[in-house]
Amino acid sequence: MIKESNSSNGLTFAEFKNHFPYSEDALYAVLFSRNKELIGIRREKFAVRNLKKIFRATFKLVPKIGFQAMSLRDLLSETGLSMGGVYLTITNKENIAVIVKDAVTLGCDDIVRNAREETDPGKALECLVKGYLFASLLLQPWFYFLYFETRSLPQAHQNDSKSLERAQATELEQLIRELQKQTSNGYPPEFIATMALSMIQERYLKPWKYKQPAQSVDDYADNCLQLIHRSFS
Amino acid sequence: MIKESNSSNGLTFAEFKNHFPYSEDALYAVLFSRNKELIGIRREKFAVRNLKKIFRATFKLVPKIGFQAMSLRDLLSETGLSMGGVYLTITNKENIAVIVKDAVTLGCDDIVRNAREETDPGKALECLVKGYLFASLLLQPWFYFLYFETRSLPQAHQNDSKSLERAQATELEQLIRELQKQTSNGYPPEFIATMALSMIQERYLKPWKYKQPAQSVDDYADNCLQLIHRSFS
DNA sequence: AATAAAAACGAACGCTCGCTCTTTTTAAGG
DNA sequence: CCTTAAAAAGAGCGAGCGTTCGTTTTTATT
Repeated sequence: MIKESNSSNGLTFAEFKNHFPYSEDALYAVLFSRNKELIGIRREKFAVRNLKKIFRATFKLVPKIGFQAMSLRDLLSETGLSMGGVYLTITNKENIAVIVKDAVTLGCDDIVRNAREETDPGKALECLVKGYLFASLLLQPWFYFLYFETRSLPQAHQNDSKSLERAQATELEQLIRELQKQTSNGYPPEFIATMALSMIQERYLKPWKYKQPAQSVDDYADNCLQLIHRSFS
Repeated sequence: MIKESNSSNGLTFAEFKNHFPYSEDALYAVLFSRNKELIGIRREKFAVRNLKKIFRATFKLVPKIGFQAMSLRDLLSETGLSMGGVYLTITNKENIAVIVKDAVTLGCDDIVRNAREETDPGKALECLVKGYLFASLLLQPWFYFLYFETRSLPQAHQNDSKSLERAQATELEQLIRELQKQTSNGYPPEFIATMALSMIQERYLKPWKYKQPAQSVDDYADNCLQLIHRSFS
């Protein structure tokens, strides 16, 4: 099998992780300042501590039973907080979902911003695919939650969530179209963009398949990129 | 772009649809006889009529608000049935989800059985990919529901649901491995199988993207198969 | 037309839900 | 150490949930 130009090497997951700006506490601090109007607590220190407890508990319970089926009393016993503490933090139950949407939005915007700084379209594509793949793994519970619980959001936020995915697809499609022009031509660009996106989502939607060492994320990323590049010829 | 061996032509969606054994009423009749112990009504005629109302309503409401958030009173006003009528039909709410799982199981088993009758692995692969793609579109609300609402099932049925997906992946993987042996070698077979599966799921999970004429299912199927075959060299 | 079985009805039940609100505890600045 | 504002506590509330069950209506058979 002949190695194609852009495959292998380049940015690794380990490197990406080192430069990733949203460690757990840092993320909660940012979410606190971005969502002050949804959060009753005024001092960052307490807000971060409670948010951490609430979202950890949510991400433990929701994949098993779903967000609607998770009661606030489930959340209390999982977090150790009281009703008053939880309500002071998040104001109401659906704000949990709203804040998750905000976190994912934050992550996605960063990825696109980075990719747009690359002028070479091949590099930009790599940056976008790896950025989305790696970031969605580092923020796996958040991406997973938003995908499965979009229907639990108020309508306006549901629309935001759908736009978010469309924006990613469009971004990919444009780069692929540009790269395709340079060669003969291959598959419809939207088909390849769709493939790339669903391969990325596969990874954060079915975490149990990738828990074991199995295939590393870096190999996975390389295979995806190779598949894309090969589709051009 | 050079046309590959197994691309284009072969079984079309229209042909598949004509031979598909589960028209709406036929499907409910089969589900009735497969799930007699979950269903309180004894005469097929009434069972089919009520099941049809209940599942149509479910598939209208659930994609918007989720299964847990759909109350039985929502279901009553959407179906026009009474509380007694609904409970006589399905015994309890979670049986709606259990019967959906059974319907999807039925569909998947058929596909695998058909594909296994093909001796040529190339033909078998085509049969499996198209069978799964086309069947999951004809039964779209059922497949969609099971994917998003597996967490609403009792544990034993959740396990069934997960096995179902694994079985499809394994079936694909075996064929791909066999076909790969005949050429040099390419990507890991499980990677290609995963790609095929997620491209199929993409179609029934995001129906709004494919409502418009846009790209026909047949072209989509051909592109998928071509991508697979090209990965061998 | 009479009868018995099946299906449909819908008010009522007990329970759990998300949320509020009064009270108590904690934290931080002077 | 006192003060005061922020945070935490948790009993209690009304609404709405899934489910039950005594009754009525429909269906099929004689």
